[in-house]
Amino acid sequence: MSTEPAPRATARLGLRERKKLATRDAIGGAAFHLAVQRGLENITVEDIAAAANVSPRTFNNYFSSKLEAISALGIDRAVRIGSAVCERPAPEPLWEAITAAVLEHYDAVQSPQGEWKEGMRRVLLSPAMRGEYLKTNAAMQRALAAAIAERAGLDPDRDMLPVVLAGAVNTAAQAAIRRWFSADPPVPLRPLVREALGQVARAFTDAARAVQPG
Amino acid sequence: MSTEPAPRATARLGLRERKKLATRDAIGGAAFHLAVQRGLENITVEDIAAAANVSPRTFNNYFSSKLEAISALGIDRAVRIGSAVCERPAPEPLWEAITAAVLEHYDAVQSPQGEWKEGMRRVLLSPAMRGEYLKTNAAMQRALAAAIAERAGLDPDRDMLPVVLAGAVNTAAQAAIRRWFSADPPVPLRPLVREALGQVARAFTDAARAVQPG
DNA sequence: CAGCAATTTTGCGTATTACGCAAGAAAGCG
DNA sequence: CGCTTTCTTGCGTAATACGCAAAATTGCTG
Repeated sequence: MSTEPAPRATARLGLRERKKLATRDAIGGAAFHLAVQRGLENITVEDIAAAANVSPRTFNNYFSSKLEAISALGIDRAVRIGSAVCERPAPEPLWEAITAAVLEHYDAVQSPQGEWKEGMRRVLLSPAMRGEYLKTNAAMQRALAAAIAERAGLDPDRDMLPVVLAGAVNTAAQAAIRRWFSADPPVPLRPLVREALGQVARAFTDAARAVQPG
Repeated sequence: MSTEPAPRATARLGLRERKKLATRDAIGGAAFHLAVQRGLENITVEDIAAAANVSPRTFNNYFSSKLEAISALGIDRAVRIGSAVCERPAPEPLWEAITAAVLEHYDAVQSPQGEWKEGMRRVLLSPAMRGEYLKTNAAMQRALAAAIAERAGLDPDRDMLPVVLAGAVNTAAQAAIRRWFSADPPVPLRPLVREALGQVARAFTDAARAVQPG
């Protein structure tokens, strides 16, 4: 354990830890790639390990299951979205910052089309992945809540606003993704996310009314 | 498939289906009981099957994993909470109906104390259970959202209000449960839930403000 | 740069698991 | 009572998760 204040990014990590991060990425990437390509049922831990150039045993040092490995990239991105909110310019209003941070991180996902997108859908929305998928959502929600709390200077244990807001954003993102997956003909993801966030924002107004008895 | 309008409760089901429900309950109950008593690591599918008087193979006809079986009761309760909201007196305001329905269903959980409660905590909050635990939450959220949509006469696909509201309620419930588990000395659950719901309601007012750019 | 301590990778062994398949038991219908 | 449908069970198998200890690798220190 170094006594340093733990830098944000991958900067200034011992070679050891950087390599470890790299292997994690390699395994996660291979897992996701293979799963999308061949389907969940047609890959084994052995396959993934081979594709990532590690032994099967090492695979299980990093992930405790095939499904966990597949969602590793998603988890990482979820965490990044959180810090993205923090790193938005300070004067920017909270909701704008959130919107921008979220939109930013879903731009990369616009490209997958046709066969690849269908593969993603089959993997991510498969019943077997549901547990891990929800973990990813939860990770994003936590990261968002932490970021919001920090930005708004609130105590996450006292004030429910961060968690509630994060939950709503997450809900919006999920709705957008669902729509994107089932859009026929295909449409770009970004506008769907923007639209969903807008709907959630409007829903808050109604919710505030619904919650007030008077 | 009968052509009847599918009655709500267990009433008027063929003996076959009632028995199936009973076995499901038996297995789920045994699984939960054993898990809380002995700990997740110290029970096998075989143990659970034995405790429920079925063969191990039958176990897997009902549940695809030990963890799924353990959370079966929770899932069932989640669904019941949903219908409880629907069955509240129609003139009751939405938020009151939700509060009442949720409180009602957590009354039974007040009793566990000491060793048993600690067992529950270890099982439910264990990393291994996290996926299934989130599934349970998701089930409750879906049930709530459906109920809210029905009660408010909204289309769940168009209007985000139901899902957002349901998510917030779920968040509140989870917060309450977490606090209940870690309360020392122990406190009853019900007030915690009520308090958390109140906090969420207040958070909505703030959220509505935070979301409005003007 | 050589050697040493810490960490990571790997192979092996094993208990467990999930599920296809087909035979046997039970339920419900006429 | 006999027939059909559905559920239960046993068997076999591929896959998995993880403890353990040996081997390889890393990074520091003299």
